[in-house]
Amino acid sequence: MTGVFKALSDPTRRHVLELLRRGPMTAGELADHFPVSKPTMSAHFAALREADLIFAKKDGKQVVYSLKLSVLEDALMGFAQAFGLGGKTQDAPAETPPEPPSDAKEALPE
Amino acid sequence: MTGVFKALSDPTRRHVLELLRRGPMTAGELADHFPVSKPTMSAHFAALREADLIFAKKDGKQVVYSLKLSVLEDALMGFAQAFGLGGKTQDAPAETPPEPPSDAKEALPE
DNA sequence: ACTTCATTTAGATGATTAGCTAAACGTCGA
DNA sequence: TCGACGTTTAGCTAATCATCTAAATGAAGT
Repeated sequence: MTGVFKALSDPTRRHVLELLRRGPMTAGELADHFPVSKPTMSAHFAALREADLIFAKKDGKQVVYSLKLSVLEDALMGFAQAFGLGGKTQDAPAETPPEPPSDAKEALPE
Repeated sequence: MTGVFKALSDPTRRHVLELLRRGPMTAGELADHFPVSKPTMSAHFAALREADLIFAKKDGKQVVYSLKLSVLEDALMGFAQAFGLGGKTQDAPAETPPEPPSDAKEALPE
């Protein structure tokens, strides 16, 4: 979860995801959209790969990246729903906020 | 937008938001839930304030923090909807992805 | 085999981040 | 005004991050 949000915290990476929404693209095509060096883009791709938000497939000389929409959805929607956001599966209009999990000096998930 | 995702990229800060979901809490109460120093917590509060995700109200000796749910919703849902996620306002099942805004060396929002 | 094109790795730098302790600040109540 | 309490600021450290240039890798094409 932290990995996803960290990946999303960079504008360049968010933009890459948006480009990928239209379909798979090669690393070079993607890089052409940004005023940074290829190695820098490669690092951004790596961050997105590590967050499992994209996946890479080698095709001859090129590397084709594709969006993993389901992972994005799980992270975003999962978190949103914990707050009763997101339209669908909201568990309560939150006037009486959902069962407070007993906590004190609790462990951090992740 | 970047600010929100950056704020969300830290587990401690996400946890603070979740605690705040149940209602306003003082900085001290919140801090009691985490094994870090008060100054460190204060920095986390500042990050959340800067992202406009919480708001602070002084009440005598204490500072009471409240969640700004609407800001969280706008950021999360706004981004999700750009991908056709989120149940409600999806604009297309995305077989033919939405109008690609003509771009090349485009400016990064934020 | 050599060249060329696409991408990644190596290695460096400056900025930012999360964490700490210790000190300062601000607001109450006595 | 003083002391106590809760919070923030100062100043530090170690780690991570975004970026660069230069070089290495890998796969075609000739």
